[in-house]
Amino acid sequence: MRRILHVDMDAFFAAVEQKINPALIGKPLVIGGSGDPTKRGVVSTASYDARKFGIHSAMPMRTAYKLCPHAVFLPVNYEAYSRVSGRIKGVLRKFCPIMEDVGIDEAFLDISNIDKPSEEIAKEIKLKIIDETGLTCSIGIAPNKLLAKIASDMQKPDGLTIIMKDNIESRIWPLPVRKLWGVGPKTEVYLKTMDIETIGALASLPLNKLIERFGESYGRYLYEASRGIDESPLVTHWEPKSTSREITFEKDIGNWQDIARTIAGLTREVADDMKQAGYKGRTVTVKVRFSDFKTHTRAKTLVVSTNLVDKIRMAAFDCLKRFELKKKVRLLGVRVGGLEKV
DNA sequence: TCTGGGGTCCTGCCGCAC
DNA sequence: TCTGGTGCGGCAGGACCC
Repeated sequence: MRRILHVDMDAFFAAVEQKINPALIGKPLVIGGSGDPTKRGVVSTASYDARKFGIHSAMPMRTAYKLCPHAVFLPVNYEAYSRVSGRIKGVLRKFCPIMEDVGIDEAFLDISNIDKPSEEIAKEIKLKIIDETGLTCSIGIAPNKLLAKIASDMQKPDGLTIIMKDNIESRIWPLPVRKLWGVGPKTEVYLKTMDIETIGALASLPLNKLIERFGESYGRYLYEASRGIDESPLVTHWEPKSTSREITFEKDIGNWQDIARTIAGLTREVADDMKQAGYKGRTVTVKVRFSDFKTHTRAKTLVVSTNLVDKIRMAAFDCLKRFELKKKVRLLGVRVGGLEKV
């Protein structure tokens, strides 16, 4: 039986900011966008004191401001969080080399071959992370990644939850479907129209019905996930498939010169990122979000991979020309996909 | 009225080659 | 020569993740 451990840092961005500036401890703290709650942007992380006001991640900063005007609002400081993240990952890797990175503040460890009880391992990891960074995390341990991730979320902050195969019916099935990895807001609403609100209710549906409603791939995934089945291995090494840059304007723009200048700037940034990381790519995609929030893309695949800014810019402008720019533009983005190592 | 930025994966559709 | 099935790459959109 595998033993998979999921580590999830508690309100990570907010916790790092509070470590840097202890005067913020105990205050409602909201990290997101430019840090100005009167401007466009969404909440990346809210401290637990801010969550009491109903503030949560992905909420518009302006809404967060209305809910709690006296909260402290800060911009996202990725460099600072990355540094702390690197130290945490160092601690984890030393503990167990079979590690899968999941973003800046999460990781899976395969502790199957560590000859110690799960609880003891988790407690040691927690102590080492506090020792190294002063920050707390929540840990879930289960026979697979899917259940370990659900478990780490069950008691936050500073939690430790162990789920066994025998506990699935009693502890997983009562949870709302939204707790399942891969079930987002759209699927949640759709399942509700089928009278399915819990993971257990989802597990009561036959496979053929799920495939009929959600397609072969996702239908089968839901069938297995609702039963706690997940054989997916830890991904310990991975190569990026695409790289992109995008910007949302403070005020929607309609001027072609501004649009062209922005696309040229984004193209340069993407090309610089690719050169720095040592990649070339083939498919250039331009993304345009209009003032009504409708988002469209146009793509062009080159004959030969490149990371030359001139080639990428030419392709980007070919894509841009294929848009009808009648409405004002809210967001522009440039992506290069089909990446390969130089 | 509001809805970031950086990604992945899936689906449906189209044209093309065999 | 015509027609249809099939597989595949490219493209556009959408859902989801952190």
